[in-house]
Amino acid sequence: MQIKNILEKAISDAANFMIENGIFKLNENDKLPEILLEVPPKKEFGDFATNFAMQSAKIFHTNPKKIAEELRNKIESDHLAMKMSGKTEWLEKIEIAGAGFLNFYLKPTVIYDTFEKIFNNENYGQLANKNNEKIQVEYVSANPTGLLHVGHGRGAAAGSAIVNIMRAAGYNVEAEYYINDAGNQMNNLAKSVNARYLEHFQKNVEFPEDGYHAADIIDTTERIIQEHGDKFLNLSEDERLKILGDLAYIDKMSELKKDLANFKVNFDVWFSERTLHPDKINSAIKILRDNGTIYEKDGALWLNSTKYGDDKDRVVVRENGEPTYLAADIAYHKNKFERGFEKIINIWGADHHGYVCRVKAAMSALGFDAEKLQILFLQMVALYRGGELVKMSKRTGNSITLRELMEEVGTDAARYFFLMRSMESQLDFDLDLAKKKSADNPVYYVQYAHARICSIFRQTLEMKIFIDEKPNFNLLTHSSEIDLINKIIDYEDEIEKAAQDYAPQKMTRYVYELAALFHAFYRDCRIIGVEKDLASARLALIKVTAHVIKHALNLLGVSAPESM
RNA sequence: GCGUCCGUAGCUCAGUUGGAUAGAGCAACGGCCUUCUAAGCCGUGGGUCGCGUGUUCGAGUCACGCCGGACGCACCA
Repeated sequence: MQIKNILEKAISDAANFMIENGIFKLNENDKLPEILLEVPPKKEFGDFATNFAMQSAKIFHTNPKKIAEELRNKIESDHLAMKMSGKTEWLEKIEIAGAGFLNFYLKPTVIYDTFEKIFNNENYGQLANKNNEKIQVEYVSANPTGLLHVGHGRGAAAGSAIVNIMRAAGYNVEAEYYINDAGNQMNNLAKSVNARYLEHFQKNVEFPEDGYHAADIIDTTERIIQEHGDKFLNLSEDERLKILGDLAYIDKMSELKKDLANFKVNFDVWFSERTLHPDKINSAIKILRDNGTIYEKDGALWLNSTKYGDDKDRVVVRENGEPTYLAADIAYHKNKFERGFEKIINIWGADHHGYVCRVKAAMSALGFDAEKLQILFLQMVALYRGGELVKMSKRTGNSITLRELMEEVGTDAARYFFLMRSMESQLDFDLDLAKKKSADNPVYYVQYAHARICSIFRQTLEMKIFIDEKPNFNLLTHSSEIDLINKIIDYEDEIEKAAQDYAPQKMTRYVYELAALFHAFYRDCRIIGVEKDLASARLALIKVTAHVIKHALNLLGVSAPESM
């Protein structure tokens, strides 16, 4: 933010002055600490604060309060000189507090100037492009063998929100879905559908041991029968398995894409595991065999991952010649690196954490910088209904699917709830609460703020109260107005932080706090019935507020209704 | 047994590279609608930040050790 830049420069100028004039001594190897400006926890501590004096106490060998005093004097005299030379002043005062905090109190005009720029920026919340480095985020990547369940839902919400937030922060992000369409689970899908198919026509069949029991397999089978009837009955078992497997795969993928689209989740690339078999897998294995990372033992091929800190070596190709999942994953990640991403982010369920070491080991062994691969973990979701834990299991078919969740609580509430907590916390999802269309439900609280603003605009439009071309923001002096303005000024920093930490819950929190400040403003400051210039300035303020609420909700994939 | 994550108010959770008197929501209690949506606002009570030791000007935050919970530890994915 612009204000921060002014402050940072003032502080670093002052610090450098101290060093150049020998007031503080800096040893050869010492470096000035980063100047960190934060909005203090309490209003009494000013508009911005820095702990710079405390941080630099060590290298200056001086106590923090003394440093703080010197800095304050220098910054104030610099500011005075600036003022005398006719430049606009920005500093009200600096106070030293606590163990050596510098608390800055700014001239209100600085805030108004900044806010005016925001008001005139239709794209506020979209930061400038960082550079052209491509970043990939891969998430969900559920097997196309059943419906998405709530755990996938959390991953889908988190991944899509992270992608949205990173794009808003100016990163060049590509969202990818890895389709596990090879291997055992696809055979099991074929066998399961085959069994249901024969069952449908009253053939006596035993349901496969590793089959998928869930009801959606029957749905898939019924759709296939509706289109193709009984014409596969007379095929040989192998032929029937093949064709039913293919048809089921197509059906499952289309169901999956439908659910994700309904959940406001979109991918740029759908990457099929099949494209890795067998050539890309074989060539990756060959490289690793040639450089000694893969060796043969007991008729199988093993990755020497213990060399990279793993508990044990891992099988890459089974005794029977079939590659393991890891083999495909090595080829897949090799492919990712070859596509030139500067950063590769995977979002995995926490139950896969044991997998990181071996994949990174393989990437290092292939000569890639494994640091570029970053794996984010998503802890488990526990559903509660009526205070009771709802167990979920894809195998038995007793799971709650994402589809059911969307139907039960709505997309907005589902996404918002998934994004309220940090990813590494286990999530207790209270279905009853999410379903409530009441104030207990935080998603409505935020949406209501937006709807309220829209309602005001509907009425002011009718009453011909408009926003002036150049509203006089100096009129916004009420503390509720100042608080709201400050929060809005903070927005792009919040996006930056949320993007850097891959932390959508920061955005959720921000938009909630923004809504709370708007509701307080609504209580204190009327628009209809006040003097014209003030009404105009306030309308401008809530226009920007609505823009930011909508923008932030958008990043979360939650709608911003105009009336509720 | 080993590994990853978590442990903060009665409940669900925030807590910004270590910083000021640890914060929200829900639940409880008490107020506020003839004025832009009360799906809102204001107030009150509520804490051994799991326990212990260490690192330092300063620890909810970092390190180590315990205790408790979730998840993982396949030639499954």
